Amino acid sequence: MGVTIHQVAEIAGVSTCTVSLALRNSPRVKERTKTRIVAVAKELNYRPNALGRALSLQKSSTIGVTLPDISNPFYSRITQGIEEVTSKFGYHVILCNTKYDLEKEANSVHAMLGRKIDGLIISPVESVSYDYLKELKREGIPFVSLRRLPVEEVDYVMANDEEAAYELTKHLISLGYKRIGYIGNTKCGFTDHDRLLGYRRALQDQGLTYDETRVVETGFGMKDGYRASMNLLTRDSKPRAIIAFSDILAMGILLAAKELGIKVPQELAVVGFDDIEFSQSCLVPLTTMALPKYDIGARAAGLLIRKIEQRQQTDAGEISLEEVHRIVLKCKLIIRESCGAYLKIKKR
Amino acid sequence: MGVTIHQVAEIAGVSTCTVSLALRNSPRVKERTKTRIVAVAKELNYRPNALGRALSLQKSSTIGVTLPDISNPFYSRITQGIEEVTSKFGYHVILCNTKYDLEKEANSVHAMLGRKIDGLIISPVESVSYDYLKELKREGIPFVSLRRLPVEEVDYVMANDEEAAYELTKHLISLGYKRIGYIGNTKCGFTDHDRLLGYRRALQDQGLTYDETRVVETGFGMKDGYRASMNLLTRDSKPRAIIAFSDILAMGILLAAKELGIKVPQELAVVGFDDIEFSQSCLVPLTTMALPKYDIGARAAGLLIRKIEQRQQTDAGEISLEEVHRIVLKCKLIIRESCGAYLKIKKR
DNA sequence: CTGAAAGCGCTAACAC
DNA sequence: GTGTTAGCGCTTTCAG
Repeated sequence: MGVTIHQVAEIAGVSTCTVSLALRNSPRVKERTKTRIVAVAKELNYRPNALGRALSLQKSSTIGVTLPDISNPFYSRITQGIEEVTSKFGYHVILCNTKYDLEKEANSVHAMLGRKIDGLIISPVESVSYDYLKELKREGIPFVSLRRLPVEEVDYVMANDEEAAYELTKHLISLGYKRIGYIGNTKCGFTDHDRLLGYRRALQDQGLTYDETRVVETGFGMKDGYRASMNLLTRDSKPRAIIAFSDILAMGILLAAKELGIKVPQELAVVGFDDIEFSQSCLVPLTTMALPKYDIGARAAGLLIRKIEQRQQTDAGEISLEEVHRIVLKCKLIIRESCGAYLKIKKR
Repeated sequence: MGVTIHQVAEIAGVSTCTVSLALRNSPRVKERTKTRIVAVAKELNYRPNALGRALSLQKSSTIGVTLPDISNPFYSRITQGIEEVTSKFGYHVILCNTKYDLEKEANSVHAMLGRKIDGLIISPVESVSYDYLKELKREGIPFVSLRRLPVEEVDYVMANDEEAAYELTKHLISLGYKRIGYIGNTKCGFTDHDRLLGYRRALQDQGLTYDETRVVETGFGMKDGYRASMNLLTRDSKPRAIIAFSDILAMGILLAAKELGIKVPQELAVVGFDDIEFSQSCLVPLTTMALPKYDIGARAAGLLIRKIEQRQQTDAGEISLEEVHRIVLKCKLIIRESCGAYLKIKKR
């Protein structure tokens, strides 16, 4: 159907080999024939078949990216970081949504492997085994996780979740809140776990007791935040402040509070993580721990590409003593209205 | 590196051909050898190389999707619709972000063609020529646009923008507003154009004069909405209501109004298009014209796949008299707080 | 019911 | 400088 290298070769009166070289601007072919070939190729509207190329080269110049949900602005921002650097290095990206579903995740990974991706960036859903990741390791496919994992020797790029949660909690405590709840997202494995740890450590460091009845684990959507906070806010001893695992969950809390006639931040402080764009323009602009989303993506992509290309060097068969790369990035507290900090300042 | 069909064949003691057939469960191969082959394949963890397959079959089972910005929840919802149906029919999706940039768009399309996508779904950015779309037509690549275009015989799936804008405007007029502004997005070609037409027609039908100084064209981001409305709202005769091309622009308006101390909806009504998830939880929950985002994606994908597969039938060389498909879907008005409808009701 | 051989489009040794 | 040849992994006639 399409025009192939053969037709270009024939019309230009050379061999396919020469065309191939000429179009990649090899010094091995004379300038004059090169320009002729380029002209013919353009004339015919020739577009090299990436499939054939990949098959021959044993390299697709494609990396796979597997995320829970690209429609979540948090992940789409990460994706931007990834695309920025992959495209700079001449790689393409195949995206997969797992919808926080373990089976879908495994399927996606397998599908991508079948398409001969050169490497993979993955934000794995909580799982007991992480089997397919072990499989990746065994098969020597370079990959980078966006989460810390209970699997040995996995490279990852992530935020310092424990520390960030610690600071966020401390911020609330410093504003005078004592009954502080936490709404987490079970699907997010260690990320949630680490934040919970930071939250707990901050409470204890500041002489407050950790009360596990004030912790509720839920899903990832706004509705989940709504439901979980409804649970928390309709009790006798309801929290005076709530930390949400994400801004999206926090927005769900805002919705619930509104419905219950609870004023934020006057009667309830709400804070989240992520700092997605909409956090500035939601019902009550959110105080949030901003994650370096773009950088997470960019660094992960950079690391992955480095791994891919160094593997191609070491192709001799010797397995290089692989070092494990762990990149942990800092977060930044963004103070807006929902935590009540501005209220306190006014009062004084 | 990976395990190939040859190794499976060798170990199972058959030819590659038989393996190929067996794994696709052809009746041409005996049950017993079939099970043996399947066992070996599983044992070796064999995964067919999609590249080889595509090359041989002249069909990649991949469709390209080119959108301005996947981090925009509007487009990510469309993407969900697309993925739902493509995966049902065994197609994969390659996504490209054009960032509303014409050159990037053209490049993406070419890159995808090089990867031998079987078809393309595209939401084209405003352009004078739409050259590469004509190219697609010429080369016979099936594609579906998500916008009406000034190019002949292009299949598309879209919302009834003119009608929807008409209704939305009428809604505002029915609430008693007279000075109604419009903030548009130039990048969106006919979509913006059609909505402007509907807006205008509604004004005139209701006996109001169309005042072009109340129309300002801008970009697609929240900041653009902010800036454009700042312009509109700091004039002597500022509008009493504003229609934004999208909810994201509308959120920018809310931000500007807040900064200016203008109360929404008491002093300014704001409405948008799209109904993204965050529209319910933004500063003032938005009244908006909900687009059937998911359906747009799903229908586009369905149409495209039909085109792809019927083209494969007609492969004999005869060009079937192609009919042009134009699918126009209805929108739905979602009334929340930002238009002030509830205020009016309370007053009565 | 199974195998041999050719070919999809491209690249890379190795000749000339 | 350029061409020949083989091969990447898979499918598919066409024979057996």
